[in-house]
Amino acid sequence: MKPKNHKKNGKNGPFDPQVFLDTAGVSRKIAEYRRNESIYTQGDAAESVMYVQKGGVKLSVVNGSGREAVVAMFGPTDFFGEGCMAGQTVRMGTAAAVTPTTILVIDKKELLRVLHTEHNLSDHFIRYMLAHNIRVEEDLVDQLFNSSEKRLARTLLLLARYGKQDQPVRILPKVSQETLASMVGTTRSRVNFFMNKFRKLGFIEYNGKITVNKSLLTVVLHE
Amino acid sequence: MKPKNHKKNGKNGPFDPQVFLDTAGVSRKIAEYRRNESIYTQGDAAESVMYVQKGGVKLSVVNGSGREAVVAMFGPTDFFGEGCMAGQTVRMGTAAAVTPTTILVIDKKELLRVLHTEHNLSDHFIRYMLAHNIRVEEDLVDQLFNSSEKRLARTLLLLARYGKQDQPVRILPKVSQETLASMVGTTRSRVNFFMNKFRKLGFIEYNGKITVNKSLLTVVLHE
DNA sequence: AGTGGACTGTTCTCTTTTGCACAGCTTTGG
DNA sequence: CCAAAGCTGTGCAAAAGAGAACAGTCCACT
Repeated sequence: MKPKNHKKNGKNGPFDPQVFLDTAGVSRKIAEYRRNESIYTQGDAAESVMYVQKGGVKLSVVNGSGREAVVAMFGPTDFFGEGCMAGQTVRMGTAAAVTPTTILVIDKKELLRVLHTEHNLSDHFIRYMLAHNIRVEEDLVDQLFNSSEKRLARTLLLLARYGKQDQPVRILPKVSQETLASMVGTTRSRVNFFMNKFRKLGFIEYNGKITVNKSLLTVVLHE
Repeated sequence: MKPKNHKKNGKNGPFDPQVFLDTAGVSRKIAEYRRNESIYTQGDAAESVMYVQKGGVKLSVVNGSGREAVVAMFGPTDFFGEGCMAGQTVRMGTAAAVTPTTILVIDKKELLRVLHTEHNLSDHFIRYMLAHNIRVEEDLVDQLFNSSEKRLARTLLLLARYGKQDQPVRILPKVSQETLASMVGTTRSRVNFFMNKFRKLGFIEYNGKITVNKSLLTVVLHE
């Protein structure tokens, strides 16, 4: 019983896990979330893998002292919560929608089973994991090397990419300085300090929305 | 032409990619490295994936200013250098043997091909990637939350695990304070400061070798 | 329109971290 | 056996960052 959705999942088209899982008969369900709504919470039992269809998701972790760090952001075609497939029985962080979001929820055991039998899906999943891995390693290297000023610059550039491509300027969703601080791994007063510095230098503008001048801000990364 | 090495690669035994790749007819070669010998260098063309059979490998990255950070350590059964499978054309870091090491070098294209056709191998590889991912994310969270003192404590504990299991004390390979600094993401003077502090408190001992009192040092992690 | 809540701009103090410098100890290689 | 190179133990001044506090602004909701 081969999947017949060649249009979507053929060699040259975009691969769509949903279409695929449909035809492979995998139990999955679709969930909708409003802005700021929680998808799962740190400590919950972990039995499913999430696939983002629409919207955006913020994955954060809190430590013993209640401090929060944003570990990753996810957008359409991203998987997350896949730690459960490697034996994690509880969620290591909290996932929340940052915009109205549609999630495909896939049972962990079923996904493992299908990954074993279906080549196209496992190829796709491996590609995703490899790419995700590279991204997390870049974040780690960034933390190891750079000052909070550079990390903030990099974070802003990554968020800007969320919007569109590489025109000189870009707008990005409403993100508070508090949130930026927990993405960068510093305090809000630092973020505020650098945001104003960047603004004075014309690297960014902001009133309610933030506008990033990519080419100018990139300079910060290279000293 | 199914692989027949059930003993090694069956459901219950340990999965050995080498045995597997042999039977799957994948071009791979075995390379030996002496202590400190370079396996590949940041900027090299990236066309193969490494599998550690024996020994230990240190993966480090240098930034524009020549500062070095150790991003990961690998031991037997670990893969590394797999970034090339996700489109990285050059090595993003430098890999070097920390002890005499035996590496299975697998051509990237061939591995991709075999991952597509061979379920057991792709299952194994996915498991490895998931686990590795978790580890890197933990490192990132550690960097985001913790002071260099805690990070050093954690690094020492991870290195100690390298030796054996969870007896109160453990020895680990010769690692200079300089190297520790680049693993923790701080300076040697900081490392020196904390090492002496830990020693005074009896958390560790050292003359030439370092001995870690796991249970005591663990306390540092929880304040 | 008025109130409470969330976010920003700003300032100040206290800690941590860096970056250097230099002296003593070991190890390594001739 | 000696010299050079590499580590370690210090100490210290300067920079970066944390943390807390408080007033002002903007919004949403009643």
